[in-house]
Amino acid sequence: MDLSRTAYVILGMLKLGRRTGYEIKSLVDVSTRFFWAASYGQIYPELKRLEDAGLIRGRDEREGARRRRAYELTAAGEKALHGWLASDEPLAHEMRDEGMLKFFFADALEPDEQVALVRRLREQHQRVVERLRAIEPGARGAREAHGEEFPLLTLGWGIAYHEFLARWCEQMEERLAAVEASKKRS
Amino acid sequence: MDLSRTAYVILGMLKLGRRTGYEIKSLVDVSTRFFWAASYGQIYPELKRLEDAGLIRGRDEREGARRRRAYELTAAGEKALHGWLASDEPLAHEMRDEGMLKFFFADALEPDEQVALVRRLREQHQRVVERLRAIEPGARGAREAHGEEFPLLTLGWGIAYHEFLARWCEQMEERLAAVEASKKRS
DNA sequence: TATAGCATGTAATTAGTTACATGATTAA
DNA sequence: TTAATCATGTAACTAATTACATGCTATA
Repeated sequence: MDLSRTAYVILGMLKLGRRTGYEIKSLVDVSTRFFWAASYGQIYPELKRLEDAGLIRGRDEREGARRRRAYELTAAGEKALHGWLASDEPLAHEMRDEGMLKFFFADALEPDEQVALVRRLREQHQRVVERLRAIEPGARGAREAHGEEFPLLTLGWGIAYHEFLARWCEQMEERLAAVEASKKRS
Repeated sequence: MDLSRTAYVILGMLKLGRRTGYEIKSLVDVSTRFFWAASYGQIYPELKRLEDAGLIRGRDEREGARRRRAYELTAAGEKALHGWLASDEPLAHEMRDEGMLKFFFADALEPDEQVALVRRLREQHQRVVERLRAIEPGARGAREAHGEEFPLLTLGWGIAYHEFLARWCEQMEERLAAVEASKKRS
């Protein structure tokens, strides 16, 4: 059976102990979101499909009058998750980076506009670094509480990743500023 | 008027002197593909829309019996391209990285499977580096011929980017291998 | 008492890929 | 002569986002 990647996100989040669609979405938004996003429009229909396929089991839990449907992995779901994690199919890696797209075409810009573009790109990456650092204490706490190592390692990767890109921008800014200055002199 | 990013890819490629849908697709596949892909299914309909909107101008050129439609930017198209390049709207940055998604959930894997996952991720990034290095001479030649600096700078970015990710994987491999070894000892 | 958060869900839309159909030209 | 390349295009499909609708509960 072939599942969508988003199905595996759900399976994985249930393995980490999240139960409702809402909780899954909340956790996605502070974790996998940065390399695999998911919206309610995917999560709720997918939960239904996974239950029909017998990979998860849902139960209505009523807290007073508020309905909520809590899910857990079945043995089959656990197996499907592990099968995907361990499979050696090529790993999808796509990105859509508008900043680099503009940079590619930046010969059509004036020198000062080129510098401004790279500066904005750098600032964006720096803002992501800040957001990720803000998540860090919570992630560290979750590790202490449940013993999972990899979510925190992944967060470290995210911080290093955006710091690397910000640093690249910084160097490019200096380089372009030097070119701009030498052109003005001549 | 709001255009799709893919529309700007086309405008930008025409600015670089590409003329037919086929040529645009060929260039995309060795350049922006790594941070902004585009398929025939997008390119040909978009060429039609851009022509209807007056941003590009197409002319049928017959080489013998082979039909081909060559496009060039109009003044309005040039302006639209520059407007997008210089605008300070937030820059879209999305990615879908299955390797890191698996890594995030890798607590569910055995130590040897964890190492294998990161090794495969590293190998994939290294293969991309090789492919990009293979493109380099052509890109260097294009710069000499037409004077564009930024496509080559972007290629440098791509190489540095995948090298960084490969290096991160390498370090993680060592770390995980050390953990695995210490667990076996105990 | 009002706002933020918890909770579920769908309809409409947008973006993009894949696969296919067609046919000419060039180089091995 | 055959395979690769040049060239155009569309139909079907898949993935995913956005916006909306609904209603409960806890907190300031």
